Amino acid sequence: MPILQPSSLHRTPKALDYGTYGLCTRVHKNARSTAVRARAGLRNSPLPGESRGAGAPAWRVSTRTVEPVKSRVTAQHVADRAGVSRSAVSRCFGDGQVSDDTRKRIETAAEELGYRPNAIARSLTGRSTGLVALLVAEMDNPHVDIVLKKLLLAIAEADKRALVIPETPRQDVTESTMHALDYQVDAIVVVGGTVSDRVVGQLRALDTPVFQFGRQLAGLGGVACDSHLGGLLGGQFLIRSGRTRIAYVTKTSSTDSNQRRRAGLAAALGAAGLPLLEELSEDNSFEGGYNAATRLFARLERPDALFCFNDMFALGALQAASAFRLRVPEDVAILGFDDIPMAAWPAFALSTLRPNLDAQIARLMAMIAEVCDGAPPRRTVDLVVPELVIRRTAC
Amino acid sequence: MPILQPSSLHRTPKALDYGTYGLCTRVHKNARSTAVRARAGLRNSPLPGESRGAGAPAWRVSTRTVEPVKSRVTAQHVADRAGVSRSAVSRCFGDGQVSDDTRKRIETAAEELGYRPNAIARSLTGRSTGLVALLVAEMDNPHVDIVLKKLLLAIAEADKRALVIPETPRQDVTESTMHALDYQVDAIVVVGGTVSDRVVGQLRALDTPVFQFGRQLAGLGGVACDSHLGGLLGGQFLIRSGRTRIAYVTKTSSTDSNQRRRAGLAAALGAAGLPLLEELSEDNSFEGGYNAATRLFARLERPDALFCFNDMFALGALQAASAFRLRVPEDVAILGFDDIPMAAWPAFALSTLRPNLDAQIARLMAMIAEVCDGAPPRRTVDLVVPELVIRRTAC
DNA sequence: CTGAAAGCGCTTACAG
DNA sequence: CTGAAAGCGCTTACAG
Repeated sequence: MPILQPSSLHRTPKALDYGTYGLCTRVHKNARSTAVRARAGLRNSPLPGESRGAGAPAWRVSTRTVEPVKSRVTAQHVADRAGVSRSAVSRCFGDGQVSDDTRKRIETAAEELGYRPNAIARSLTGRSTGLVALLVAEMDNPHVDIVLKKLLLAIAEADKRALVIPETPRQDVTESTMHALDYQVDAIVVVGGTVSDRVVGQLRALDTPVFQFGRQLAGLGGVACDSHLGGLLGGQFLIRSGRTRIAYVTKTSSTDSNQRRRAGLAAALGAAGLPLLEELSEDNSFEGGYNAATRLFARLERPDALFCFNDMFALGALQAASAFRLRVPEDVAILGFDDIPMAAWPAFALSTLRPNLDAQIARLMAMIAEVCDGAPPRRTVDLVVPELVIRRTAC
Repeated sequence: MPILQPSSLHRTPKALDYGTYGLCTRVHKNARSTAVRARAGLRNSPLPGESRGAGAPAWRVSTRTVEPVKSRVTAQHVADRAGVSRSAVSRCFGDGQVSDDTRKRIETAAEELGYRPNAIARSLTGRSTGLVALLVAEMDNPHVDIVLKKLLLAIAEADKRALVIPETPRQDVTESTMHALDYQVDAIVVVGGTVSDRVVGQLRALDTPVFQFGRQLAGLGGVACDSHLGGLLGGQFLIRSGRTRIAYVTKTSSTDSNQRRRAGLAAALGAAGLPLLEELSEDNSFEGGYNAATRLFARLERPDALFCFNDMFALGALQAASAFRLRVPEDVAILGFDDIPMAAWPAFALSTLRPNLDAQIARLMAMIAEVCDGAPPRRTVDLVVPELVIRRTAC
């Protein structure tokens, strides 16, 4: 056995740990209270890692100075040093009542020892874990990237921790969810629209609150952009700008949001007595948008406006227009959805619908806060109104 | 008190829980062993949520059928139902020795009850938590997005869970790290180059293994793209293609990788006896690249090649070239770094250096697996050779 | 306000 | 192989 180093300590077998470092081994449960320890002469015990109690420090086997161990400082260490009970330390770091004097001594001791309550142990007692699971399904969608990023930030700001569980080729979302539940998360957020209804149904049966982000499944609480309204607003805008042959570039995997956007557009067109042209993007990406737009532009009666399911499609369509030497927006207007950062780049200046993510996330965090406070989880979806962002490609 | 529902159960106060549902209240610790329970007539106890033991089911206060409670099934429930001890159940789900017969009965009982070991409780005993903390500093960098996404996938594939801790405006990385440590994570990965050396120094003092991704700080284990080699390869390539006035578009926040890329380029240019032009991007984005390139193109002696710190800069530079009506690559070659997905888009066809992320992540995951197996954490950085991807903008 | 005790759900020597 | 017991680090009624 080489000389023990702080960094190797925490993986040393338990018994050796105690033996080598001479930490007090408990005789029996709860025998480690202040009174008992005081009787044994352990009051105001030294820093963990230093010798404690009577007898030669067994661990000082070499002349090398062993630095104080940084972690594994428990509430008991702090209690010993402050001359109080473990309960007092717990109350001090929790929301219990502690006298000013006690608090001060505990805080000093904790500071000196570098104590931080073990979140894992803390949550075992039935309190919340402070963990929010993010189930992310569409990892290839840049808009989901942004949503994920913003959610991570919001969760950190809310002083919670995000457990991110992606849908992998090997594991579907159901299995992933079960993994999340193993950690007793306070809430689960399903991000991305591709999770199947069957899976969401299973989720709903759990006793952990589940929320959906970006979809509108009945009976499950969450937030979403009002996709129908977005489709309607976009359609009306294109109609007002004089377009008459409006095509919708739709997605292969027919998600909730896609259907709603299309329905909103169809409503606007129907009201104006205009037909709804349509083209399917076989691939959920820039490439797919490019190909779909290419097919549209090759039609005998070319559309004069493309309303794309999302910005990536729209950027692909923009590229296709350029390949056809079509002027945008003169020959063809192109409208996206999502307002990804790229949409604002001067190279594209894409007109689009902005889902107002910050508002959505604020609502979601409020819902999470509610269930953390003990309220039953919401069963309704808050819809957030999207905003029409007019840039160059449609105006 | 309204009728109890499964979904409200887990937030009901503990005592009420037991009382209302008639679950066995422990008389004293460890008195709940099979033998004791058998004596009390509790062997092969029913599903949790159903009545257990003798006496009228106290919870059946309404005619409404209460469905079996889905969670809060503990090892004890399974043990009772299978007629074995809690230890046996633990061994069955851990890596202990169990006879075939016992295993079968436990698995059946677990299946029927929907039991899953509580990861939180499990990790308290000193085993690993299965949690890997990802400290993400540069949340605005699309390349970091991709790294994060790939890391999430890799961690899930390795059957671990990712605790993502972003650097927020409110919390710096040190504080975030402390939060991560509260959860006893198995390892911490610092993603992104902007974490200050001071902070990384503090991290190193912890007893939780820390790895760096994408930077090369001495003494701290991790993986990174060989930025110096990348700079050298890119420089040599531009020189071979006949460029003589080569400019480096550099970053304001002077990270490790930036300095190394620049040094590699400088080495290549020095060997060829060529000068190193330089321009600073004030903003770490497309916009910044655009502006820096604009200043370069406005110089009296315009550079004939731009080597950009990253692809975003290069895309901005591309846009600037178009604004100056410069032909790419005839008038000016543009070379990026990172090979973000957009670089491959036909609209850009950006030549760039690909960091070989998959190789980096595979190495990192191997390092993490090592420390999970009890090995001391590596203190060296594995460098992965970047690959020159030649598309249209430099060839 | 404070401490002793019991408990959270698990694992792991220990002794058969 | 198996069970009884002790323990992980915390919290929370309970009784002063």
